[in-house]
Amino acid sequence: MMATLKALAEPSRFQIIELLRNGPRPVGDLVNRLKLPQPQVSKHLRVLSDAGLVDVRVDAQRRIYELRPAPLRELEVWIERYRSIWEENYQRLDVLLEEMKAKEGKRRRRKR
Amino acid sequence: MMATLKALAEPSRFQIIELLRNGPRPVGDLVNRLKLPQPQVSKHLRVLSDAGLVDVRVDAQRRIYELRPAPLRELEVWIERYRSIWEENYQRLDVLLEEMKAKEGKRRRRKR
DNA sequence: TAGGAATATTCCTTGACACGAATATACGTC
DNA sequence: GACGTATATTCGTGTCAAGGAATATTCCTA
Repeated sequence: MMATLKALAEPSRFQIIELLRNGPRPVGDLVNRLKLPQPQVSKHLRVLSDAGLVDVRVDAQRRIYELRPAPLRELEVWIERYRSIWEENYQRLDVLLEEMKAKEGKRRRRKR
Repeated sequence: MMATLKALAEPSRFQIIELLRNGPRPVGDLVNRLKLPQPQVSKHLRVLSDAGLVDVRVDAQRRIYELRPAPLRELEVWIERYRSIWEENYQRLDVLLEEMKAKEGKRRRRKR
């Protein structure tokens, strides 16, 4: 879970995952779309692989990377447990709207 | 979204979020449960706040921190878009099981 | 088997960030 | 107004991870 989050919390890797949502792709294809140097992409793929987020299939010189759904499923299951929170809050939407008006813009306060 | 992931991808902060799932808590309460030095907790709370994951309510000297559902909802919506992936795979569960047997333990390969 | 294509790995440098310790701020009470 | 409580901020330090450049590995083909 933490591994999944750490792996996703990086823009390039997040983008790779998004690209792989449309199906498996060889590294070169990812390099073209990401406009990143190839070694960089390979390193990110290594991290994603270590986190179990992708799988590799060898095809001659090429490596085809493929999404592995399990970790994302785990993440979804985790978030599901928070569903009650926002459902509860939606029931008092009126209250929330009031609070929003009052607190708007006060979340990021940097005194001084 | 990236801010949410980065904020969650840290064990202590993740734990704070989990604690806040049971309802709002003052900082001192979090300090007790996390067994972390108070300044550390405050700093993590600042990060969570900047990411929009929590809200603060002032109560005299105490600050009551509360979960903000919106970012988690966003995250869930994002993951939802991957649902087709694993549903599709579940349909060929037999294939997956074969592949698992073949690939088991080969994901983390460190040559040398 | 030499050469080229596709990908991975290493080394190095730099920046971000978590931590600890110390200090600052705000509020309530006597 | 002095003090205690609750919380936030600053500063310095060490660690880790991302980026760049160069190189290594693997496999295909002529």
